[in-house]
Amino acid sequence: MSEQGSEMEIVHLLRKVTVEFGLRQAEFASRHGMHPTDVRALICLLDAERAGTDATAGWLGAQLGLNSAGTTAVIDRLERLGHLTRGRDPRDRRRVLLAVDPRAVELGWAFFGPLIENTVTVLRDFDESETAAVRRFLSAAHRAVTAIP
Amino acid sequence: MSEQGSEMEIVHLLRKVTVEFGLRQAEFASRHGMHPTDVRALICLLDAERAGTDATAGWLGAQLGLNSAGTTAVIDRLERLGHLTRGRDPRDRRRVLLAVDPRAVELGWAFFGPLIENTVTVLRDFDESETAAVRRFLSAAHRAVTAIP
DNA sequence: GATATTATCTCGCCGAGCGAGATAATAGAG
DNA sequence: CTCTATTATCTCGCTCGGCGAGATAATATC
Repeated sequence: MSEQGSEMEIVHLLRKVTVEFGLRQAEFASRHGMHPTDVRALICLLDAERAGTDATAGWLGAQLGLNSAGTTAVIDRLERLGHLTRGRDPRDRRRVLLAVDPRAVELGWAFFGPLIENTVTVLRDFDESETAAVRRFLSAAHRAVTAIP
Repeated sequence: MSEQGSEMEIVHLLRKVTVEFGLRQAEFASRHGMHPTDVRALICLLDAERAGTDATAGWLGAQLGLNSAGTTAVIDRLERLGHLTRGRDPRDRRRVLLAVDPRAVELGWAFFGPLIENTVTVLRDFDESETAAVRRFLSAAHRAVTAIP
């Protein structure tokens, strides 16, 4: 508990960023008639797309920590808003493959783009070792937060 | 949209940390019979304590983006669990001052302590300019995320 | 072909959070 | 010093996200 040194300051800073980012997501959500969970769902789906992974309903539910009923509800909402399309997997026709609509992506960029731009801009002034330090720190934080105790 | 360079990689890394951290909070919450909002409330209250700010009901609601009804509900839940005590402000007796119970703090440390330790440990190997870089990056990210468009 | 397994969906319920309005304390105008 | 406006919090009724349980449909196993 003894707050010693600037290390804790950095941790607090990181935590503040995560909290504030969560609020931004919520703001984006309500501004577009969605709920925070829906936004997190879209983010997961875009990550899957980028990684080339198949995004099924069950997979999405697991990512979001929802049960099947809740997962269906999220997908229903996103489909109703046109941000998403369901499609049966031809290989395994029990599975539902999810595809994000390009317009949903644009919507996200309109909101988060400037925010990302600002963050990226700072990095341009960083030299090699500085960006490496940031990357190293974030990787460590990610590992620390992902580890399952 | 043109994902160029390692800058975007860092942004994605940061986002992953925030998302994963959110899931940890949710896990901590359900493990102690709380909801994510309740945990965020406790975090806000501890931040206020650390900063020496008076934590009133209204202030908390603003931090969490809740309206007054929801704020009252959060405080009720936390009070019922014994994580919190209400007290009237003697200076302005309309205001309700909130105080976090020390045992709630311990509870949080038992869960998040190791996680924080791991993160801090990495920083110990960083030299002056590297920690400065991390701090500068996170400050920028915080500003970017806090700016109200 | 009968059965077990897997992936998703439907139904009924609980409770978090909202809007509207009540209550209580303080601040200001005259 | 009283009457009114303002501020801080709380109460009530409601909506809807998410859960548990169970239904349905497609696939895998024997």
